[in-house]
Amino acid sequence: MTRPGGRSARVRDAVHDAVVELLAIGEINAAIPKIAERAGVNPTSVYRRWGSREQLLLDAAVTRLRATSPIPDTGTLRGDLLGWAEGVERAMCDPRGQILLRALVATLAPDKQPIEYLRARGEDLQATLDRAAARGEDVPTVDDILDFVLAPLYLRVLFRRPVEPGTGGKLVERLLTALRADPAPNAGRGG
Amino acid sequence: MTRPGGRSARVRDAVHDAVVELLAIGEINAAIPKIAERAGVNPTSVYRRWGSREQLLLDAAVTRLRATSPIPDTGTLRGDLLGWAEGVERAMCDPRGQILLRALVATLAPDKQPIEYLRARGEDLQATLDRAAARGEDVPTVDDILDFVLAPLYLRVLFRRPVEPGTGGKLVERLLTALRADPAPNAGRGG
DNA sequence: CTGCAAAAGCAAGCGAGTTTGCTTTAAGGT
DNA sequence: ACCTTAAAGCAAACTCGCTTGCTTTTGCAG
Repeated sequence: MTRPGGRSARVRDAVHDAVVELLAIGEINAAIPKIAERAGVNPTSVYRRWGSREQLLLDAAVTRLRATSPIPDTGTLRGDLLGWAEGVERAMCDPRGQILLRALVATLAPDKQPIEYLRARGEDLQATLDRAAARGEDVPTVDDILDFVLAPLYLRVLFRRPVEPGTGGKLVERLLTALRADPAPNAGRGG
Repeated sequence: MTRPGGRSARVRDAVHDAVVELLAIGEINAAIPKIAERAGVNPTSVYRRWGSREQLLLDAAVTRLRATSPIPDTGTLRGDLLGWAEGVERAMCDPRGQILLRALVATLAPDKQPIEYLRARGEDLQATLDRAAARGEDVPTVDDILDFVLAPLYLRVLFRRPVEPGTGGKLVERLLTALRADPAPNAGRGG
């Protein structure tokens, strides 16, 4: 029987917190005994539950990143995308967000399936697009949004080009401009 | 006195090869003794020269990635960018290229300066743009190229959306289309 | 060809990270 | 309130990566 509540949940949260805190203060290479010590947990518990430092980092990153930057419902596609992009931008300005994204990329095995985080986010975006289309708006594809907005933001973060405030908004405006100029900018590459 | 040739060069290449081979077969976490063994080199030599596994990975990734996808000089901006994008796309289709990029991202410390690889590539792109401008062509900024072409390609690779053949070319065409619609799509964010 | 010194090789020792068998705690159902 | 057992804690042993002092090889210059 699995036992998700109570002490188990406390330990999981404490360890996740410790990972994020250590990453935030630059202790990128902190090993499991150090993480466990900060979490007030026995190292053996961490080894037994996660098995390796990589699995732990991946779990912490996915768990925490999933909780950031929801897509609002403002009544217009522009408003929805601007709100979302602002949230992503804010997360990427935070050192913790940066380091979690980096850890995520580092840990993703090349032969694994697409990361749950991006897949779920893609579904959220699709729902937003469906709402806009139902209102009669011209809508891009999810691929367009990822290409025009998310990819440039991630490139800046991962390769240390600092994200300036307003970047997300400008990228969204550019996407909408391109959409007006060419209603199907990403046609032919699937979605 | 530094001694770049002869045995030193052989050892460096052998170690780089070993790193790439191990990454390619999934041995992401191979430690220095294992890398050295595969390279036929004494572990001490690796420790003395590179100091740490991270430094070694970074060195191998930068060295190998720098050698890929040069920017041609075809006489037109479109031709130059298409040739370059095709090279990048080809490198990103290769599992070794993927894993090197991933290792690079994983190893870059968040407080370090921009990666030499991207900086040098930016200078190459700038030279290409200068040539085109001297011919009287309308040119985007380096930022535009990174946003429109490189970022989407990298996002696909890093998050396991397979890069379909022709993606690089389509991204370049989209950049040029956007450039026609708005001569300064990236204005206000520096270059 | 000879000499100097940079870089590689070798071997022993240290220490941190990891594993393992067992005990203790406490979640969740009866 | 009790019982079962999943999960955490503990301690000891072990593995393995890393460091260090020294020797050997070998570019490269004179």
